Amino acid sequence: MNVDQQLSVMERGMVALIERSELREKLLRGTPLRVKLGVDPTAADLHLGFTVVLRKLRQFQELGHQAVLIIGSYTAQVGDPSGRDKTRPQLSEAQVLANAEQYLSQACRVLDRTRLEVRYNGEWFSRLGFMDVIRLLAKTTVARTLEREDFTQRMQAGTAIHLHELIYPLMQGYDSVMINADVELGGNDQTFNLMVGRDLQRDAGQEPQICLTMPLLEGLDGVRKMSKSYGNYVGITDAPHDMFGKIMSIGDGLMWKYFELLTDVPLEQVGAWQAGVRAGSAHPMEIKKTLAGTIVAQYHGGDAATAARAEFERVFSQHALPDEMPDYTLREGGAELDVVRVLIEAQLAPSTSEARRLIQQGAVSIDEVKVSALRVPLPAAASFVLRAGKRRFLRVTRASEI
RNA sequence: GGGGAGGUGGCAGAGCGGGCAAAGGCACCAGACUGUAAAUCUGGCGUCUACGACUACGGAGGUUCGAAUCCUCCCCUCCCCA
Repeated sequence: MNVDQQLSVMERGMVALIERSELREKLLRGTPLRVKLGVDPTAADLHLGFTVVLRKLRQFQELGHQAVLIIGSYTAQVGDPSGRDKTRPQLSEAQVLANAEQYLSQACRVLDRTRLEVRYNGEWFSRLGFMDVIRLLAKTTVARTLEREDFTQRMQAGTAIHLHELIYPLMQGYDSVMINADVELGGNDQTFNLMVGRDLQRDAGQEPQICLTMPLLEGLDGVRKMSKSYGNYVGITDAPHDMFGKIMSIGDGLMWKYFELLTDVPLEQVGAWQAGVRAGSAHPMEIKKTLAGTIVAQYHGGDAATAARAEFERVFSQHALPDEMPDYTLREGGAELDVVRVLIEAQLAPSTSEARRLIQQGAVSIDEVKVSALRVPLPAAASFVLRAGKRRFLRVTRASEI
C-alpha cells in the first residue's frame, strides 16, 4: 500500500492525529514504525470499548508496522486519572500481574500475537531511583499538569486529587521514550498523556511520537462510555448469543458508530445503509442484525454468529424459547416445587427477596404458564422450562428421571 | 499549624432525637406496548426461616425507654488562612 492508502486506513474512525504531516514523513521513509499502545490491566476482562484501539493497532500490524503493547505493570499501580472523577483504587503488583496474563490472551483475539512486542513497564520503572523520579518530575509544571479538564472538574467539584495521580502522565510518556515510539495510540481521553510523551521524547533527543486518538465507544445505554463499572458493556468473551443480544439492544443511532469502530465494513456501505434507513427503504433492525452478526463472527466465528442470530430471532421476534439454556437438576421430589429456591440456586435471582418479587410481578413462568405462588404443584413432566423475565431461562430436570 | 464545612442506599442528594429500611431523582428489575431498543405507562427496588425478624446512614464508644439524627475519640474529604 502506498502512503496515502495507509493513511486512510489509519484515519478510519479516529478523533485526532497529531501531526499528520509528521506521520506522512515517517511513512515515506518506508521503514516499519514502532506503534505503541499502553494498557493498564486494572481488570482482567476486555470489552468491545477497548477493542476500538486494539483494532487500530491491529490495522497497523497489517500494514507492516511493529506493534508494541506496553503492559502497565507499574502504571496500573498508580492509576490513570484520565477521564476519572475520582481516584482509582491502587492495585497490588500481584493483582496486576495476574490480570495481565488474561488480558494479554484476550487482547490477542484482536492482535496478531506473532508480530507483537510485549513489554511490561516495570522493566524500567523498577530500576529508577528516587533522584531519577525527581528529575522526571522536574520536566513539567504544576500548572501544565492541572490544566486538563478532568483535574479542573475535580478541583471544582471539590473531590480529592492525590499527588501520585499527577505523575501518571509522566510515567506514560516515559514509556514512549523507553521503547522509542513512533506512534502512540490511545482513547480520546488519553490525549494529554500522549502529548507528554512527545515532550519527553524531544527532551531525550528522540523524534516526537505521532499521537493518534480514537473515540470512546458509548456503551449499550448509548450515553456513557462503555465500561464495566457502568454495566453497559459487551465483553469479548461473552457467549455468542449474549453478545448478539447486547448489540441488538443499542439504540438505532449508535449502530453506525459501532460499524465504523468495531467492524471492517467499508464506510461507503455503512453510509448507504444509513441513507436507506433515513429514506425508509431499509429496516434498521435488519441492519443491526448484520452489525451484531459481524461482531459475533469476529470473536466466535461465522457459524456461531449465524446460530446467535437464529436464536435471537426465535427468542425475541417470535417469543419462543432459546435453543440452549442452563440445566438444573431438581434434587428432591415431593408434590410441590419450591420456585424461590430453584430461582436462587440456578442464579436466576440474586436473593430470596428478588425471587419473590419476580414471582409477584408475574415474571416467572413454567413452560410458558405464569407462576402465581411461591410454591406450586410439581409439574408432571420429567423436564420443564422455568423462565424469569424476558431473558433468563432454565431447563429443570428431575433427578429421579435421569 | 489556625479556622470553617462535610462523610447517608449503585450514583447524585434530602433527613438532623421516635411515624426512617431512610423523600424526590437517576440507574436498575418486572409487566404492558414495540422491529430489538428507545420513548411512554404501571409496579418494584437491603436481607431473611417473611403480616414478623435481622442488618444498615465513615469507624469505635457513650447519653437516651428510643439515635442517621445528641456527646466523645478516631479515620477520611473539601474550603479559607498560615
